Amino acid sequence: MLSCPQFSITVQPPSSPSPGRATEQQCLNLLHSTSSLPKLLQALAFLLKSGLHSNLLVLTRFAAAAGFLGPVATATAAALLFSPCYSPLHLYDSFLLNTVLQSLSPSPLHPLSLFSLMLRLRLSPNHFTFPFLLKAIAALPSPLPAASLVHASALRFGLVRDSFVQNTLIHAYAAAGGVAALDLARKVFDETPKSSPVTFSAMIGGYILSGRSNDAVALFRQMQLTNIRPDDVTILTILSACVDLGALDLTEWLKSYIERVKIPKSLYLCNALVDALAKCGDVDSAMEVFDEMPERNIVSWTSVIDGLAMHGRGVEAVQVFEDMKNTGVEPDAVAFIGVLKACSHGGLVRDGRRYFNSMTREFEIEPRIEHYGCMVDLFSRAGKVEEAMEFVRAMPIKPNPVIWRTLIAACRVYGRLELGEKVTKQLIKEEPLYGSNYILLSNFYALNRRWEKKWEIRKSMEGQGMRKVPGFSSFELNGEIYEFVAGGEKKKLSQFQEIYEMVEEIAKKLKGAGYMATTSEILLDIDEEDKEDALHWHSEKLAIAFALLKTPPGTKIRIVKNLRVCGDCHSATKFISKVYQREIVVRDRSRFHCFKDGICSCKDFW
DNA sequence: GTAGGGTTAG
Repeated sequence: MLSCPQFSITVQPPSSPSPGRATEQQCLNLLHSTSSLPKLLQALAFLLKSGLHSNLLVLTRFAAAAGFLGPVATATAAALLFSPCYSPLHLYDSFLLNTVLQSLSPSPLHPLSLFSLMLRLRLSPNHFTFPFLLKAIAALPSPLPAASLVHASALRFGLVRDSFVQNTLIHAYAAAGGVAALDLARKVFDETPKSSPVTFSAMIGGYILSGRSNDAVALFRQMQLTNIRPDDVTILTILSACVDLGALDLTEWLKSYIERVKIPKSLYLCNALVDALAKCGDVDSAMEVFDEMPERNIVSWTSVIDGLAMHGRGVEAVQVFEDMKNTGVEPDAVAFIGVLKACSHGGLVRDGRRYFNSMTREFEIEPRIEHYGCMVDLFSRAGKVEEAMEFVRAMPIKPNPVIWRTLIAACRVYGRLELGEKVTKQLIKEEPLYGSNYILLSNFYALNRRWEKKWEIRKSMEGQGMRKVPGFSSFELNGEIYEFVAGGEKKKLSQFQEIYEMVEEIAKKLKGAGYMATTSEILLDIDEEDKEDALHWHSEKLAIAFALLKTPPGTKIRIVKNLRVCGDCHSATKFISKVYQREIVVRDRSRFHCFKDGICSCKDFW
């Protein structure tokens, strides 16, 4: 038997039945026209007064109507349906409970409560029950236990081969996230006899939700080998994996696929495409798609603004923001994040300040921590470290670690070592369990040449089993994503020897061209074992070396990184772009860097 | 009466 949380809802008992009773038809008509909670409550009163609360058809219609109106209405319906003072439980059928289940998410009722009621009443769940049930379960905060219980139950009722059940089961496991749940999802997926785009989308979406975009793309490739065609939802889903990975080739393929097989270009799909193109590095193509959209909403505009911002094209982003306002689209909080980011990455301090002030003055949008973060970044990037500090002090909300890290980066770039050290210590006090914070501090020690201090930190981190977030870079070649990690992992790559030699060759050529390692960022206390962590072997350099080897001369190279570009990689890449006559586009944690002829589009502020 | 989906500071 299922165990589950109990629900308790009370309603007033009905007043004595009034003489003039409404007919069933009248009640159904009223429910049919229900479009708001007050109307539903009116219908409820009507229903009670007429003594129709034990009419199964009316109750079912009532539950369905409530489901349209959201959680409060669902709770109201549940109150009537399950209140002890009515309990016409002997009347209930599977259809009614299915209808309630269908309207459950989100709701204060646990789906398993209803399911167990159903079983208690000896009502057989049918092939409608499980999809409804699993959909509601997928919306729970931690769906895994409920999902496996229901999975077992579906098996018992012999309904696990139903494709709707399978798809929702995959979705529910995927929504749970984590290795174990994803394995369970995959198991159901693999056992599905008749897959459809829905099956694939559910599984692909699961990988993406768990941050495994590589697996998502791999599965998408596998799908292409079948005769199941990706549909609009599959495309929308896989596009977010493209964003994650910066997979431009795949994004462009999807764009032409949409045209070729005439996938309906919904607003959502176009928005996702614009966003993916921009975030994968082709903001001009993103703008073309945007220009051709028959209708646009705030998301479409924000995607373009944000895309331009990431490319440092602040002036254009600001122009698009103004165009948006002129078109009559009111900016929202997210659009402001976009335009503030544009100002910060484009060095437009005055505009940024103006937009920030306009949020409250013109649009009555209360700035959130993200907006304050943008302002701190705006001042920091522009080298106005004092102003950034002052801004943080005057903030009405408590600064969070992101804000501190923004300041710390500014202190490092602008050589404010003492201040940087102080702020880093403050950060560590607030976030003592995050390994990378200690690395920040140890870097300040290194910059000050206080090696003992630096080693102390490294040792204590090791003692506590702490690690920094490992840096990695990736490069897309013939639709395949190659990942590079600094240090030990790289040996896994079969072409390692080749890359190793290429890195050496690059180093030689750069030296010849006058490149010197950025000593302020080399933490030169490296001992023998640690050699592989040296700047030479940063994942980004490995990826570039690989790209130079594998692509024809003159073609553009696109690299994606998970961290910010370090100072030395940045200057080395500038040299490489010149020496090898290659345009190199690097997407890092915060923006795009386009290296060409020895110059970077970020103008060395990042 | 049934399934899979979307922009957010570093």
